Amino acid sequence: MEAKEILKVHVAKLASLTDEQFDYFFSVFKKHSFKKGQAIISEGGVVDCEYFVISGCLKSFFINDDLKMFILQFAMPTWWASDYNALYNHTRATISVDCITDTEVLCLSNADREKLCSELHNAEHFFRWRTNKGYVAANKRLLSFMNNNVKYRYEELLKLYPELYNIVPKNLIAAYLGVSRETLSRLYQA
Amino acid sequence: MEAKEILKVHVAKLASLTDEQFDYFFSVFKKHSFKKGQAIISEGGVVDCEYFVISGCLKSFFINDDLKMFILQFAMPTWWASDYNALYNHTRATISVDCITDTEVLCLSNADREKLCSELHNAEHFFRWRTNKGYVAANKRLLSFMNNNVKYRYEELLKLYPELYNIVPKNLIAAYLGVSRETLSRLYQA
DNA sequence: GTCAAAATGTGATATAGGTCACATAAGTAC
DNA sequence: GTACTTATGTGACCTATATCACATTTTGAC
Repeated sequence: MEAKEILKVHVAKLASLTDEQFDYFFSVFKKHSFKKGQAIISEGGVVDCEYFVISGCLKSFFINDDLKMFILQFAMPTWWASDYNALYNHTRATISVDCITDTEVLCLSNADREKLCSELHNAEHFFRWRTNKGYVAANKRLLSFMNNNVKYRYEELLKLYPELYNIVPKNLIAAYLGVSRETLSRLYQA
Repeated sequence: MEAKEILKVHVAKLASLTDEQFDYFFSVFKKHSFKKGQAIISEGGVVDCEYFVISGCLKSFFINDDLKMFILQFAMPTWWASDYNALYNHTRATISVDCITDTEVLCLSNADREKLCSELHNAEHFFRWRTNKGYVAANKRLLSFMNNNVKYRYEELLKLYPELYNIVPKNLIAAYLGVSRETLSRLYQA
C-alpha cells in the first residue's frame, strides 16, 4: 500500500475527511527514508516535526546521566513518534528518536499541523482523538508499571504487539519495560 | 472567583473563545458539590462525565486484586479528572474517582463535549491542547518512574505541587508514587 | 569467509523496597 | 469527653531486581 493510502486509512478511523480535504491534508506531509540505526531526533537538537511511520520501526528514548537508556515508545507502521514535549513547547529535545530497522516515515511539521488544524475542523478532530488515545494508553502503561511485575508486563507487551518479538532485540525490550537486560533474560531461566 | 470565571480563565490559556462562545460553552457544564470521601466514579459503574475541579481535591485511582490502591492522579482546582478510558470507549469504569476534601466540580458529559467540539472549532482546539498537555505530562511521569528512585520522585512531586503536602495524607502520596507507605515514611528516617 | 561489534545467558553479590507486626498519634463521630 | 477509625512511625525480615563479571552466540561489514 502507498504511503498516502496508509495515512488515509489511519485518519479515516478517527475523522471523516472528503477526498479533497484529505488530498490537502496529505500534501503537507513529506516522505523520508532512514536507515537502520539512523537518528531522527537527537537530544539537544531542534524538534520541528512529528513522524508517521509507513514501514519499519522507530524507538523514542531517553538516556540518563548514567548512560542508561529508557524507551518511551516503539513506533511501528501507523504509529506516530516525536519528542512531543519539545515539539509542543518549542524547546530542545530531551528525548531522542532513531531507527530500529530501515524505516519510511511521513514528516509533519508543527507549523503545518497547526495550519491543518485551523483550516480543517476535521483535522483538528483527528488530532484531538489521536492524542486522546495516546493519553489513555500512557495512563494504562503507568498503572501497569505500578501494579505488575516485569514478567507480566513483558507478556502483555508481546501479546499486544507480537511483531515486536522478531524485530526488536531483547535489550531494547528491557529498556522499554524499565528493567535490566539481565533480569529480562532470567525470566524464563529453567 | 466564580466557577464560570475559573473555567473561562482556564480555557483562555489554550483557546480564544468570544464571550458569546464561552457563554454557550459554559452552559453545558453542571455544577456539583461533593463531601470529603464521597465517590464520584466507582469501579464497574457507568462513566458519562468528566469533571473540572473548582475547589477541593479529587483522586483518581485503581485498586488491584490484592486491594492495593494506586493513584493515577490528584486533581486540584483547574484540573480535570475522569476515567478517560471508560469515558472515551463507553466501557465500565476500571478507575475510580473520589474526594480527598470537600470538592466543587463542573461536570461535562461525553455527549456535550463532542457537541461543543463539533459546533465550536475553538472548543475542539481547546480540548486537543488540553489532552496534548496531559499526554506530555503522563510520559514525563512514566520516564520519572523508570529513571528515578522514590525519594527523588517524592521531592519532585512536592516541588511541583507544594499544596499537596498539606492536603493529602502520606499514605495517598505513597499510592501515587507507587511505593508502600512504610517506604515513604522511612525516607527521612534519621 | 573473517573479524569486530552487538546481543544474550548466567553466576555471585548487593540493595531498594515490600511485607508483617506492633506501637503511637491524629482525626472524627457521638 | 470517649471511642473508633485513620494515619503514621519503625523494627525485623524477605524478595525482586540491579550490578558486575565473564562466557557464548548472533549479526553485520568488508
